[in-house]
Amino acid sequence: MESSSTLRPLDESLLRELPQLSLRIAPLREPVSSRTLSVPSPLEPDASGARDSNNISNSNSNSGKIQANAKEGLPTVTEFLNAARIRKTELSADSQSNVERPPRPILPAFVNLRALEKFPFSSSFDDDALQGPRKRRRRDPQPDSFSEHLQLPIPQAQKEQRPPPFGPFAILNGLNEPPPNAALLPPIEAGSNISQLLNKPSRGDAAVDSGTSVSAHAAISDDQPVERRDTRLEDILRTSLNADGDHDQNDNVENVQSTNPVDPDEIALAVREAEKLKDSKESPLPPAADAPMSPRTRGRSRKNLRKWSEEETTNLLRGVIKCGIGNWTAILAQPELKFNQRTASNLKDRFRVSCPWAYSASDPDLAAKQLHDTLANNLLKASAEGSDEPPGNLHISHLIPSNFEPNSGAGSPACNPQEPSISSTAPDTDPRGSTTTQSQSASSGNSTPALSSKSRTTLASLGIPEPHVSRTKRRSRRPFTAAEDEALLKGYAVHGFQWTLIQQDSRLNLSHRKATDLRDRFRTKFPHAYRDGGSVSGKALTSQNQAQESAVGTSTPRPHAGNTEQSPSKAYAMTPTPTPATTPRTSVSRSRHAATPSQSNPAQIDPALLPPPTQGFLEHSMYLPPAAAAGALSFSLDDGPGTGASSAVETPWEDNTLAPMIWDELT
DNA sequence: ATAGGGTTAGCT
DNA sequence: AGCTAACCCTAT
Repeated sequence: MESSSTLRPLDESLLRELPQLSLRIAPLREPVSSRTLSVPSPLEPDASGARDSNNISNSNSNSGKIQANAKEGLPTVTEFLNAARIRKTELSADSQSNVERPPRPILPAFVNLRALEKFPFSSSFDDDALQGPRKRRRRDPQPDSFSEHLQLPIPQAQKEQRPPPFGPFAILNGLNEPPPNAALLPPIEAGSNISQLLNKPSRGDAAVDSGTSVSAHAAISDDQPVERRDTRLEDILRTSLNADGDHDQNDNVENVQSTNPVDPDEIALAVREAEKLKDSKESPLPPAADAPMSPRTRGRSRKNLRKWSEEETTNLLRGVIKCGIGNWTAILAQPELKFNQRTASNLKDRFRVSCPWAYSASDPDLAAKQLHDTLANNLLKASAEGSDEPPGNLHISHLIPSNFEPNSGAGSPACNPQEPSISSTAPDTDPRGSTTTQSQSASSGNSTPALSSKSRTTLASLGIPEPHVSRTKRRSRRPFTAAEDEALLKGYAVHGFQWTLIQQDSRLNLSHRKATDLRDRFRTKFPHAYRDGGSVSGKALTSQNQAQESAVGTSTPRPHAGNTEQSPSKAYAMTPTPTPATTPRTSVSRSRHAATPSQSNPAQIDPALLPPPTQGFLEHSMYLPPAAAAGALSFSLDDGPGTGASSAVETPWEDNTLAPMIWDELT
């Protein structure tokens, strides 16, 4: 194919000119190609042909390829070993400081090689990696200068830049990797809070600087800010690959946003305030663009307090009646309702204070109805009394439904404590969904009188519409449980970012959540992994587990960890250790793997998943191609049930952290 | 179907 | 008032 032909010149030149370099570096960024190029060629006369065939087979037929490997492929084992040794020695030479940890490639083994294979050009991967894991920058119209620097010869390929969905494989890599070079790691200061680093990237980074006490943490060093490290690594890689590294990579690190001294938001804020002075409160609704839609915007340090006026409050109530409780933004958007630079959140908070009975009502619709009726009654009464007071001046205190009894939840229907308890299982059915809402006000013991049609007309004239019948059907919040998180992690391990698959995986029992819910949860819970597409920081889960240990306790998630060497295990190292930090450092885990037949780990991991025999799990989960496992290459990555023979092989592999499955992976 | 990002509930 | 996390919408 074209792609191969295009690449070849480059690769070959590398081989010729920088054989060592290729060995050392190539695996990092182009694990596959490096293998296919550097390894086989020397051994196989018709390397070129073999290579092509490999590529083809990779993308196309599994069986064919496997067999090929079985025969010719055998060399791969030795080749790998050789390559691994070479690399090891070289690397160790490079990174003297890290004797303990074998130098580790960045995108080694556990990277989603399969995915990589699909890409004709490794550059696509690189590019992606450099720019950030996924299409996060979608809206960032920055031209990718990177390709320019590289002068990639592959225009056509460009279109398919999108990396294949990160599979579990890629993801599993992670934390385990010791830095190739100590220099790559950001300095760890004493006391740095690892968990913070892991869980809260943005903050964590900040925390790093202030931290203290490292000591025991050589062990944990691999748990370090993966983000940074990776960036650094990539940085270095890039420089090594192409002399001219662009500097934009740093831009990709979006850690320190909040701490930026010169916060642009400050400016925006200033502008807004200036405008505020101009417009005063009289101004029509601030252009949506004007007001920060999301309170998230940083740099609002000096927010001024704006007391709620009666009018505002009344407007709020009207808005609630019109748009429904909870539709704060909709209320804000009502042209006829003026607010003083309020945000949706402000409305919510105000309403909560003003009409707690309604806000906390189990049935928002009913509450809205009551609110409506009450307001209407007050208005009517007021008008009947000849009060000129415009509706706007009503006191909210008047709006408390007569039947509302703050202290005794009994009386007011609106005050039901959380009644229904949304059966935890009923997923999609919206508890408050279709319920009643219609003739509620009239029915039951509501003292709130139903309004006559006449009254309604009157109300309408007063600007009070019929209550919004149903509040947007927003599902009630259901916090994720530890078990769910665990299942999510497992699902992630197995299916990667394919949330729907996770959701549908019966083994995981997450069907009651929506795929997006799962994704959201993962996104918030494991931001690192989500953003970097990499490992799940064990800590995240750990911390969580700690919170709810009892619940989950036993099954520490560690998906397949064991099976493939360290990487996954580490990646998921979450918890592994009942003994937290204590654990001996990385080497331990490493050694441990080597020592223990891989089996042990997997065993603990999957039980939950295994039940359903689907071989899928192992198969997916790991990298061991059936053929390989069955065949000559018994690396015992995971299954290698302690086969003695394998152990010998295994150790070297582990040390090298080469992914045994590199080639087979592709099955 | 997923990613990205906005909105809202709940808590402090 | 501020924050986090669950929920939602929409572009891709």
